[in-house]
Amino acid sequence: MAGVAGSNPAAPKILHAASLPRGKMMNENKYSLETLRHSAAHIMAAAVQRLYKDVRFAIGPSIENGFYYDFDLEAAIRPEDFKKISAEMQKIIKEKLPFRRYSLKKAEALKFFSEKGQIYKTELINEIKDEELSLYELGDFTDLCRGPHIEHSGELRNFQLLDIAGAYWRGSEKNKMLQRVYGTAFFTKDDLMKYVKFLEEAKKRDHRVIGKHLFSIHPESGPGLIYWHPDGAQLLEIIEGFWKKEHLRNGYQLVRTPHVASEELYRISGHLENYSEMMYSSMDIEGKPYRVRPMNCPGHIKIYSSSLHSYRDLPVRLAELGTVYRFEKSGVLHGLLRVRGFTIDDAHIIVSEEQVMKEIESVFDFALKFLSAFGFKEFKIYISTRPEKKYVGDLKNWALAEDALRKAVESKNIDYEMDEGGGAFYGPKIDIKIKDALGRLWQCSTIQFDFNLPDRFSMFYIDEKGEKRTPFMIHRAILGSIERFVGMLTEQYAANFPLWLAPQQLRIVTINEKNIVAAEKILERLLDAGIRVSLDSRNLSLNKKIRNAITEHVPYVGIIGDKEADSGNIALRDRKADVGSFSAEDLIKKFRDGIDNLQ
RNA sequence: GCCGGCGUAGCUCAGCUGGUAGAGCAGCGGUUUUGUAAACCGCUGGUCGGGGGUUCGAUUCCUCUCGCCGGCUCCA
Repeated sequence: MAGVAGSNPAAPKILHAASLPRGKMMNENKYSLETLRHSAAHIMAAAVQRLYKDVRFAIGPSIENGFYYDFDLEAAIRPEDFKKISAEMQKIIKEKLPFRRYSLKKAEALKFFSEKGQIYKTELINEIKDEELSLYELGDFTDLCRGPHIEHSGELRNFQLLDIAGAYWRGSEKNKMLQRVYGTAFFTKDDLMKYVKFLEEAKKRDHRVIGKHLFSIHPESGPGLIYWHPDGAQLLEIIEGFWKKEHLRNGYQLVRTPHVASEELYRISGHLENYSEMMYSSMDIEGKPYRVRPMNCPGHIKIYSSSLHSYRDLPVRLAELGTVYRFEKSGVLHGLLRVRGFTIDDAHIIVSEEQVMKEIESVFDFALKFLSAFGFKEFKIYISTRPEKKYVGDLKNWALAEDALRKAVESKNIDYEMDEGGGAFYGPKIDIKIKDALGRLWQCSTIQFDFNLPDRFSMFYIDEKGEKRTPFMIHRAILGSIERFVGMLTEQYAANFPLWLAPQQLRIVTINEKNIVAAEKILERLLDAGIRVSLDSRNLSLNKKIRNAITEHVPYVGIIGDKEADSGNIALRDRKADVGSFSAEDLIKKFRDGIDNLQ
């Protein structure tokens, strides 16, 4: 449907919406929501078959929040066509067509679909091992399908088509691009409306719309490159200041490393070999090739290796808000969430084998505490283990590292999922996803072992016996990319940041000209106290100035009229209403408490 | 990169089947001096993303290109 937005930001993905009926939930009948949605996909396919000529059907599963079906057809389906397709679906629903199951021999099924020219179905059948397989018939639409389904089409009541998109057959960009139509279905009208509302709410919070005052992107300077405006830069300043303070308090040392380096460095690190498709091409500096950095690790390693380290020095924790540049295909760029230049809140921890377990636990702990300071309380954890084939490092180390990751997570009593074989070639990792105010999951933190770089850079420390030993290295980022994190925060709070994060905390407004002098005095006082405050003494109505402050997402407005000019107090209101009158001291204290509570 | 859609003032948007553009907000100038979310009047502002083409004439049609949006693939 044209009016209802296409749901989710491209990346990170919204994995599910909270408080919506999902998964295994049964209705009063015998069906799961998946069954309902999967049946809805069949009904949609049947409608498409009626409306379009020469449709080839690919697959049509139920997904997290609905269903889709992939079609291969000449004519392009456009959002305007949803009305037509929905109407045809309604007809099918009215017809109460039964879903009939047929069991066929593989050869028969092959014959059936190849006669219809359904090449995708025959491809699928050829890969099925069983000799018997099932087809489901719905009117004149018959599909290869394991089932189960609802009894008849009349049981689908509440559905909506949402989006149309291109999708590669079997998800590979080498294959043909098909047309995917997304929709959703629920048991009750109420649930459907709730979901549509959720999509609308998510759209309203889109950081690209609501965060226009924070940043911009300029085509003539290049897509995926962020310009931070005063409010945005102020927000970064606050986040980064908090980040630095907390890192220093937790045993990290801050470092800074160059944004470009000779190719030699990336040859040693293996980036040229393994990561070059993400790197910008080389630039010539006095005949030598240089590269803009895609990662910060080599720089941190150079710092580690420029002095000798005793086992007593470990762990060494080097941290940097390191801006990196990576080539991302134009089609994947998305506001602040997916960009070409971004800042990783990066750290590399060099530890001995004996320290690994404890260190992982404390990093994990630190990450959770850090994120919860920003108002995120719910997390989902993924542990990714060694890939089957492509990996470096010995099995003993992998086992040790994987064990450390698992124990760290288990010690926190948080649910986690294993992603077997999902680790990087250089080591296993923990990813932390956070759940936002709308129940969406976002990937930020990652804690990764690296069995590759210590070796490549011949890193070592001197052990108790005076012998050189290769340390373990852990990469970790808590916020991930600061750009992405700000994007998420903006959506989490709908740009109404809590006091400690608000780029502007207070707007003082005057009622008439006579109050300006008093207001300026108070302004100076509050500025001295470190409050992020500004004064609006323009010749506008009080209401207008309040409205401006609120629409600019300033959390508090301090009003100075004749009464306040006399008493020296400030009449304070938040985004909703009057919250009382305060002396400058009280107000400063209140604001400081607001800040300190969170830190 | 791929499929589809979109691109009109700083912002949000109108502009029917081709006859060189309009509104609200913002900005500027006045009037007004205001008590908790938009005072009033006036004015300025656009080579209709860019190039090429069709046409007597294109914001409107065709084409190329750039960018954006929704997905796919990929990822912090």
